[in-house]
Amino acid sequence: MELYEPDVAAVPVTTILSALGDEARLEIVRELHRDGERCCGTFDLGLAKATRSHHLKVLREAGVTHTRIEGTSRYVSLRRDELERRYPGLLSAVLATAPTP
Amino acid sequence: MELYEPDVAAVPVTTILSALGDEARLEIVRELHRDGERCCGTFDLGLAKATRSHHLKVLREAGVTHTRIEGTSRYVSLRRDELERRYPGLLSAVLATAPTP
DNA sequence: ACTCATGTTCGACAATCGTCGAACATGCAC
DNA sequence: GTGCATGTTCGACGATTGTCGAACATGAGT
Repeated sequence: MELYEPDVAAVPVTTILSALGDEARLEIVRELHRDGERCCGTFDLGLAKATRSHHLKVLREAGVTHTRIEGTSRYVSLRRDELERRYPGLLSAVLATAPTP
Repeated sequence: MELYEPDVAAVPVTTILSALGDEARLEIVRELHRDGERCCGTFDLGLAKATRSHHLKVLREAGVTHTRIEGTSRYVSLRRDELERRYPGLLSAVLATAPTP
């Protein structure tokens, strides 16, 4: 079985920005940036399974993440290169860590 | 009279991304990027005045734009330097022009 | 086969968002 | 003053979104 993952260049930039503009989803992206590939279940966001699944779907359909299926688990990772090629600097800007009081 | 404009560093990045993640608002940002300062009424987005006013407020309160009052008109501009200092490369990445279907 | 673990999908719900017309505020010009 | 132009604010409305529990699907292990 295959999961739908759009071509990054075909996704409106507003869709990507909206996907990143949610606290839960951005936290997922931060952890993916820090850890690389992660199994779905390892995201502890204080949300129900259904909600987490929804957020991962939004990120995937925005072209932000790639999902690899292995058994009953799904491994998620950032589509760094493709994002960087289409929107150079976007990811690093969004992930810019700084004194956020 | 003064308009509330937050410190960019105090605005959650998700707020900025959500503000940019709307087609009408991003179009405003694009035109500001191209033209520099613009008078509110010069944005022809095919929307009602009230809606345009709402979008400009969202952008302003997200720290994206600055508004200067002159008579009954308001002149809007991008807060480029402050955004660049807090999120280097964000604006140019978002405005990356390319085949956006 | 049965069970367990991992996720997704299906309603449903409340909250937020984008949109509008109408009313209001403010400053300029006559 | 009276008008006029520029914008904002105030409900209101429908659409979208984030959230959840329950049901479902799938694969691994016993």
